[in-house]
Amino acid sequence: MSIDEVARKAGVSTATVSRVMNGSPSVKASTRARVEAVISQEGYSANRLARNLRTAESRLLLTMVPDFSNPFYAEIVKGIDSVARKNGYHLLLCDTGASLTAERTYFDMLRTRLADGAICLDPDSTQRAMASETGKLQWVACCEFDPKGPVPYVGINNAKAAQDAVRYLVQRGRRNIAFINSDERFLYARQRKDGYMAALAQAGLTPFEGAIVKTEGLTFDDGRRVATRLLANPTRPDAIFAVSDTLAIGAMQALHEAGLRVPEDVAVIGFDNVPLAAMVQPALTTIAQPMFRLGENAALLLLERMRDPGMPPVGTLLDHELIIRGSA
Amino acid sequence: MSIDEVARKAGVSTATVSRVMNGSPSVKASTRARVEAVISQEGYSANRLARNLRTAESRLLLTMVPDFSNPFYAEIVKGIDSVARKNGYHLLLCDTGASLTAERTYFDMLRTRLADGAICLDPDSTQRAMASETGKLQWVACCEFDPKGPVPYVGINNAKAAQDAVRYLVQRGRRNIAFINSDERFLYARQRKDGYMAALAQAGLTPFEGAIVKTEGLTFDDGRRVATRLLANPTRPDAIFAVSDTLAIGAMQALHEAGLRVPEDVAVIGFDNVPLAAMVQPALTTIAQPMFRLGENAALLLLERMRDPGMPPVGTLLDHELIIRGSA
DNA sequence: TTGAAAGCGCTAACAT
DNA sequence: ATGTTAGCGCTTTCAA
Repeated sequence: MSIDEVARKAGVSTATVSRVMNGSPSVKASTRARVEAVISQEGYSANRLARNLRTAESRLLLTMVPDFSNPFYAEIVKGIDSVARKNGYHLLLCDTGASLTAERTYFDMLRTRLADGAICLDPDSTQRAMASETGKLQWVACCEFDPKGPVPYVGINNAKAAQDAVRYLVQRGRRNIAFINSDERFLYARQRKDGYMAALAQAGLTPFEGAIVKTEGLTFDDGRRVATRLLANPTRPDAIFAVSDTLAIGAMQALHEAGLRVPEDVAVIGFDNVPLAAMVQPALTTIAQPMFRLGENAALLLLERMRDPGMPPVGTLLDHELIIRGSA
Repeated sequence: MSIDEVARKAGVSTATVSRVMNGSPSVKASTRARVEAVISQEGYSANRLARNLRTAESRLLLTMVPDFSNPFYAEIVKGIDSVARKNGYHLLLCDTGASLTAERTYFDMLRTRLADGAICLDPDSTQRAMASETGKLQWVACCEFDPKGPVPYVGINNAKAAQDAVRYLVQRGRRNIAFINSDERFLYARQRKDGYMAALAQAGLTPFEGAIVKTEGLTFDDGRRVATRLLANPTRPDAIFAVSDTLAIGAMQALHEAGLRVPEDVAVIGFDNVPLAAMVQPALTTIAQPMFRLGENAALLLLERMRDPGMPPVGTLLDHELIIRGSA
């Protein structure tokens, strides 16, 4: 059933039906009623494929995340979805696995006009590659970004957050503070490392031999594996700061297996404050990121850009918070 | 830049450009080369809004989940996404919050042809309401379904799975087995309750007074709260079976707070086998659902239906598995 | 307040 | 092997 058929049945032109559908004020009440009657009786709803072509917009927002089974990203996506919906948009969700080729493919949705705009949560390193190719397509970065690039962003101050975490550890008397980092393709990994170093330096400390370890992924097993390795070190850490909660909890598991107590023997701090952090024993001390608001702000920022593409690109940093629980 | 412009620059007709873009074999190699040169040089990519209208398909799959920050659903969505992508489709992801009105709104995307098909993970009760309104639109159900309805589905045998869990508890000598259920709008909740009852009956047992409790949600706090209430009972349970891992872990927390040991005093079994289950202390014994494969199968089923709408609706049940860890 | 008609950018049937 | 052309179903000028 098409608009023409509705028009015919209501005895009006397609233009009038269109006006009714789009709430144009210039339709006589009686005409509107007649058209609406036909619409509801026939169960008509406009073909969006046609409308999209005509209006040159899809009202779809592309959202690219490295891994949407990571609860951290899931919560951000919820924030994005929330403002998208309120503004009549829907999400085209893409799991890129942080791969540049995947990202390039997905970006084509912007280029081909299937999406009106995009939000990218992929590593800043892959973003940089995209930024040069995107022309005047509208997109914003979330969590990962290039501070000096032309793409608007919202994130947090990772360096300061990490510094807060490590400073807290120092204040509690810890001296041998290990650092579990992940993939340094991510800006957050590099920045948090900076924060870790800065906090130590500020306390007149240097990382002990082998204090800094890296994982490929962000899983529990990654954390456990790397912490086990850490414990084989001549110097035993009296604290561990990990760049993600899951990693930290994996480390706690390794500690447990080694017969070490948390926090008595080794204090542990994570990052993100995903729900998981409150569920373990002892509950995890961590840096909370405002995940939902990060998503909301990114979506708001994108919508603004789409409305006014001329706007100079802005970068916003949201506040983090140290959540003190049992592990440190 | 449009197809006409490319055609003009390459000195061919739009039809030929279209043929090149779509890999038609009937284009002379030299012509193709010329067209491709212009395409890559101009960075042209076809407007999908126009193509969608013309071909009457969007190659978008609507995916409706009650809550995509629930890792259980997230993993299923990954399965869906995996087969969708392999077949040239992308996901329109909608978080319905299990609400019927939200679902209705999202379903409009099918009706208006923005999506070519849909996969629904919402409660069977809301699905039933939809089934009557959908006409010949293509959609399939995943996890939640109406066994006798006209909608194809893939899921697991929840009753049998629950029965397996409870039978195991009985075999280990537990007699006062409590059951933490969630929202009974969900088929899985009702079916797992049936399985729980069946296992008890089979062992000649009846639930003790107050053995069956319900939660509204599926969170850690819900589980903790309800387990605390459970422990205030005259009869203390010696085992708890919860319909979700998060609920079970919340219950373990309540047990811990009450000074009870898991599994010595109270054994605990969860459901789903989300990553979380392996991260807690003691690790959670649980029923594993093949989440990723559930998603894959649902997507495959949908694609099949879209190809051949005449096919009689089929229902597939995938295998579950009892994963024995430390908690029971 | 309404209608006629152009046209969004593509694909595909048909003609050559 | 290639071109011509109709038309997908809408929205939106323009005219009445």
